[in-house]
Parts: sequence; structure tokens; C-alpha cells
Amino acid sequence: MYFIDVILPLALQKLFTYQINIAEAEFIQVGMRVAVPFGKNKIYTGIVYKTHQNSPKSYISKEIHQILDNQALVTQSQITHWQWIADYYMCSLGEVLRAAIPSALLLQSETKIIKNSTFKDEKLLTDQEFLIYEALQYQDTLNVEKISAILSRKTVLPIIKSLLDKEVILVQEVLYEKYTPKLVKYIRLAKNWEAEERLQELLDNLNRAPKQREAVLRYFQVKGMNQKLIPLTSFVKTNKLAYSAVKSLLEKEIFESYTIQEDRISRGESTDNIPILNKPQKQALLEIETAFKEKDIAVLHGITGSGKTEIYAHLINESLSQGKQILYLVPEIALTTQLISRLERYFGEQISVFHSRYSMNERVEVWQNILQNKSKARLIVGARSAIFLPFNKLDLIIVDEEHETSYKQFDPAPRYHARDAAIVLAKQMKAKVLMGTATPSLETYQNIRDKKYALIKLDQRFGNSVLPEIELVNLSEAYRKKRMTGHFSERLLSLIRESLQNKEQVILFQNRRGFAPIVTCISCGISPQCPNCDVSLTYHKFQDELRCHYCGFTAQMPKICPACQNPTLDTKGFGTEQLELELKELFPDQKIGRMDYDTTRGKYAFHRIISSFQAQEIDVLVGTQMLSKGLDFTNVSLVGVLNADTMLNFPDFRAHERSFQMLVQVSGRAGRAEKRGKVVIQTFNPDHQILQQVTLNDYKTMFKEQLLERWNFKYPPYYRLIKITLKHKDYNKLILAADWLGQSLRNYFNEWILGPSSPAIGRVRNLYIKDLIIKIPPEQSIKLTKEKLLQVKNHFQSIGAYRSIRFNVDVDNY
DNA sequence: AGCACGCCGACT
DNA sequence: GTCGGCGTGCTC
Repeated sequence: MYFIDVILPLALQKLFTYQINIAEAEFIQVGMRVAVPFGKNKIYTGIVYKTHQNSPKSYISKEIHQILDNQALVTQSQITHWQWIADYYMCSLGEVLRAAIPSALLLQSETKIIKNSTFKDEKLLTDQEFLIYEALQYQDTLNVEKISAILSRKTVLPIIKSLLDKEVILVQEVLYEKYTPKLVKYIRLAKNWEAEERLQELLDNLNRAPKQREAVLRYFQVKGMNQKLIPLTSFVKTNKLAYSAVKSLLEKEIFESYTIQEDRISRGESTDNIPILNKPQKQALLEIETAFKEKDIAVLHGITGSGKTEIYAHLINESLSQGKQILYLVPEIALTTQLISRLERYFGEQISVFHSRYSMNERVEVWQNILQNKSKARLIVGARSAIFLPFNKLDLIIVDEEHETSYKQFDPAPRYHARDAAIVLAKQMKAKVLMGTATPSLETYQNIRDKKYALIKLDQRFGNSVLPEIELVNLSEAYRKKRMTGHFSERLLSLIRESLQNKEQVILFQNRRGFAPIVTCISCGISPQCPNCDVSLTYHKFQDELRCHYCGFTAQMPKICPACQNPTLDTKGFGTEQLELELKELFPDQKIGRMDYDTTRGKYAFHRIISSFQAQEIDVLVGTQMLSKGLDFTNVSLVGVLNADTMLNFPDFRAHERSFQMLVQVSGRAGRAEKRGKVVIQTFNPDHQILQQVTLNDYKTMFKEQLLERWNFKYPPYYRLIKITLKHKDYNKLILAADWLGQSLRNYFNEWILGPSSPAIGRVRNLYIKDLIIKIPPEQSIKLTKEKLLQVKNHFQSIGAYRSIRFNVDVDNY
């Protein structure tokens, strides 16, 4: 008797054991996909975790449905890594599996309903049953959704069951392969006609078919140009041939066709040499290489514009030349088109890019190329989920912009931090990690100070450029002296004017949260609320509608106030949209562009805005912080931050650190090459220490002060945090449960429990939310803490009244 | 997590 | 009467 333990892509803690026969046992390997029956009539794809011969005692195991792979799709080291993620972030292996594998590789079954042709007696059927019976006379198969549509009701399973009993229908579980390889059809001359001396005969034969004759001649022409493979469609197209002529030639067996499976993504050859480093860069590279002899992790702390990418390129080249793999992690792939085209110039076809905007098919191909260590997938550029790819010769992981928050996944589980998971991955695969940033996160800098990571500094900008000059504009003074036009201080406006006169470009930042354009009634002061969430709706001028950013609810902009019926609704606050309008009035002759969540929805929208800004078709670009990341513009002389305070006052222990990082990043967009850029930050608190530190580019002081605050207020990196989120649609039930949980946790952790408390948005999608935070003091074991938490969680979920409450655990929720 | 099953209140 | 909502138990 042979058995396998299978990971199923579900949020279930357990593995499931299935039986296999001897032949399967000989063939099957850990990491292969298997289709297995699960529950009453479903088939899922799982991954083989273990093979063994221990018959389960308390239940009878089912047999597998089929093996889906010829070779392991997942490596043993990936499974080990998944296990770490599941343990550390307190989720199931199944959840990790679901995040890790491209969904096209996880086939699921669908129930198909087909008619049973032996059934004839229509009189036995009820009206509804007859409708389905009738539908089956015209269609071969139906699925559950279709039946639901035919009967226009939700619960159709009882009817299906009754039809099954009456032997009217049969049901089948069908597995769908979602991945479809791209097949390209090629043509070649049939063997018979290959000999040169037969050419004349062939052409004579085709005397009365000029189109076909032309096609043959073209074929020889193309062949003569040393083109080995001739794809059918492009051959017809580029030579402007008649498709029917080629088809006839195929039918006459003069040509023959064959297909080859091809990759969807292919890249050009490298065109440039790896850039020559300047002196400070060379020095940094040397330091990194030296550091890697002793330590596995190094941090490259280089100011914006110091040319970190070139240093990466040299390290990448070194690994590539040994035939090894490199993982290049970036915060958000949408923002990295510039980076990718640069790397492509250096490394050409050795790059593969992996991101969520790729189609499922493309992702599968990248996966397989890496698994086979193909030369076209040696340098992998990807966002956080790229840590799950099946590396086998990983030599180096680069974590670019290490401090970026988008490395942390918040929902759904696994709530992992890609930087931290990458460090574990590297250790496991004996690879090195290089993190690069202008503003290291406090956790990372703390690790540097503790000598866990090596530090390499790069504090000269590339070329001769210098850091921009940063100026703070006191908003309270400006308002008092009435020196404001809309949201612009006189100072900022005059600098914008000056830049525009010099034909230089301007970027204006408006951080998004708390600044949404909220509609308020002037008469009664009431703002329209989202019916599903505890937030005010935001106004979108373009479609003249109200929208909820949390659940996507939309409504037409009402003409009168829904509360007091007066036509006095007014848009308050300001978003990027309003800034754009103000600018258009102030500078009617200039082209104003806007970039935010709304204007970058489409696949290429982002790219379009960036390239038209680069091409200087846009003079002033207004955007949210998505603009601040990884983009280089050569003609920007002025950067304006409209209001730094919302960021600084954000209720989060990292608000100050984040503000510093953001402002430094944003400033880095101003001025490159010969001209010194200018940055204007508008604020009500020009004396705020963070703003002072930004102005002086004083990371060290920021770090020291923030670290002291973290110590005083018991926050990371000294104290670790675990956040528990409870959600339920019944508020009272939620409160009871949250209080019980708080009490229970306090029994173990005493004063180190915060909450339960309502988050800023207390209800989303009709679910009320309560948060609890566990602080873990430095001397307390994290592992034991998690074990205790798991115990409490199990207890919580064993209480009937709390079962329906969603329970999310977020480890390191920052 | 999904899904079936069973109970119960709300409407054609 | 059905229909749909919700609690409960179970998945190898």
C-alpha cells in the first residue's frame, strides 16, 4: 500500500492523504501535481508533499484521480521555503501554494450536466425540471451557472439531484487545463521536392498556377537568405501571398507544415555593454564583493541618483557568467519599464519578467523556463510574488528599494514580506542578498548596526549633479497673509512659473489618503456615505459620480442633498483631480497631466502617461506617490509637495519614517545632470524634525531619533507585532467575540495586548472590523508566542457563537 | 475555504 | 407551500 500526502490550495491546516497504486508509486515524485477527489464531488489540484506507506488509521483514504506532471513542478527547496512562510506568517501550506503557483497550473473540476438519452417519459417532470430537460435537447452540456440562469434562481442543486434520481441527466466532473501552449505553424518543402534538380520540374508543374508558383519562388528566396524556419502566417503576410495558394501547395504535398511550441515572451539581444563605473561606484562594488566573503547580506545605501543600478548590473553579470540565476525584486512592476528596458540592453534574452499583469499563460512559461534553468530565464525581475519561482541555481537576490511597503502582502494570506522571505530563501539556497535603497527601513538599519548585514555607502550622485535644494513653505503663514491661490502658495507658484519659462518640467505630489475629494452639504454639513463601508464617498468629476474606494460602490452625483434636500452639495478637500483643474486655470497654455489610481487603470495607461511626460508633451504632472518610484526624468527642475502634514500626522507608528522616505524619494526626482533641482514642501509645521531632516538629507539623525521613539513606545524593531483582525457583519456579535479574545490573550500576554479597537475604517463591504495587536518584547520568544496565539485561536474557533467570525493573523503587520 | 445538510422565517 | 438565509460539520 502506497500513500501520498498532498497540499491542497485551501486554507486548511492539514495535509490530505491519498492512496496510489504501485505503478504510480514508482513514478510519482514530491513536487508533482496530482488531481484528487475532495469532498462530495469536486476535484482539486494538489502538490505531492510526501510519499510513504503508512496507512491512515482513522479514515479510509481515497485514490487519486490522476498524476498531472511528468516531472516535479515544484522543487523540494520551494516546499521547504513554503513551510517556513506558513509557519512564520501563521497560515496554511495551502494558502502559500495558492499564492505561489500560477493559477493556470491549478486545475479545478467543473460539474457538467449531460442528458441521459434513455429517458423518454416527459410527464414525470415538474415544470422547472422540464425547462432543463428541454434545454438539453438543444445543448450537449450545461453547467450549474447556466441552469441557474435558465431557472433564474440561486439554489438549483435540489433540482439537479431530482433529475439525477429520475435518470433524466448524468453528471460529469470535467478537469480543465488552463494553460495552452502557443503553437506556431511552420512550412517547408516536402522531401520529394527537396533535390535541386527537381526545382525546374516543380515550377513547370505550377505554370498554370501563378500564385502558387510565386509562393514557391518566394520560399526559395527566403530560404536563400539563410532563414532556417519559415513560419506559415508571417511568410504569407510579409510576402503578400495568397493564403489559398499556400494552402493548395500544402494539399498537393509540395509544402508540408509542422508545429513548434513557442514562448510567448521573447526578448531582443543585448545591445549595450555593461556600463563603466565611476570611481565611487567601483569602490562600492569592491566593498560589496569583499563584504560577501564574510556576510551573506549587504545593504547598498546610496542617495537618489547615485547609480545603484549600474553596480547591480556588474554583480548580475558576474553571476550570469557562471550560469547562475539572479532574482531582482522590485516594489511594483508597473513602475519599472525604464529599469527593464535598461537591463534588457545589457543582458538581452537572459531576462525574464514576472508580474501580475502578465497573462496566466505567460506566467506558466516563465515558471517552466526557470525550473529548467533555461538561459532565457537567468535574470528574473519581478515583484514580491517572484520569490515563489522554482529557482535551482540561485546565486544572488537583489532587493531594490528595500524600504518599500509594497513588499508586504496584506490580503489575502500568506501575509508575507517579500524582503524577509527572500532573505530566508537566499540562506536556504546559499545565495547572497543585496538590498539597495536611499532610505533604509529602520529594521534593516538596525540589522546593519547589529552587524548582521554589511553596509556599503554611496553618497555621490552620478555625473556632476548635486542633491536638490529643499525649501519648506509655511502654509499657516501663507494662509494668514492671504498668499495662497487655491492650494498653491505664492512661492510655489512663482517657482512653477520660472521652471515653465525655462521650458523645464514640474512634478507636483499630492498624497492620496485623507485628501479624497469629499462631497459635503453646505446647509446641513452631511456627506454622502457608502452604504457598505464606514467611509464618505469620494467625488469623481470625470464621470460625475460618487465612488467608494473600499468596495467599489458607485452612485450618480445627486443634485440635491439626500439629507436636507437643498441643492447645496459642494466638493470639499482636494484630490489630484482638483489640483489639475486649478492648474489648468492658472496655466491655460501649458499641458497639465495627472497620474493617480483613476488615470492608470488600463494595462498601458501608466506607461502612456510616463512616456508622454518623458517626451515632454506634458509640462506639469500631478500625481500621487506612485510617481516617486524608480522613474528618471531628465528635464524636471522643480518638485512640489502640496501638503506634507497628512503624511506626518498619519496615525501609525511608522508615519515619520515613511514620510522621511517618501519625501527623500520624491525630492530625488528633481534635477539631474548639470542643473541643481529645487524641491518645495508646503506644510503647516515647518519646524517638524522630520522635515528638517529631509531638508538636510540627514538620515542618521532621523534613524537615531526614530529608533529612540520606537524603544520608548515599544515598537519594532525592538518589539515585534502581530495583528489580529476580526470581521463580522453583526456588530454586537463581533464586539463580544473581540472582548473575549482580548481577555483570553491578556491571560497569557498581560499588558502586551492592544485593543480590541476599531480601525480607521470600521466597516468595509458590510463587515465590521476589530483589531487586536500583540506586542512581543525583545526577550520573549516569538515562536512560543505564536504557539500560544494558535492555542487561543483554536479555543476561539471552538466556541459556537464565534465560529462565523473571520479571524486573520498578520505577523509583522508593517 | 467551500460545500452539503438541516432548520427556520418570509414571500409568491 | 417554496426560496433563501444561516449555523454546523466535514473534507483524506
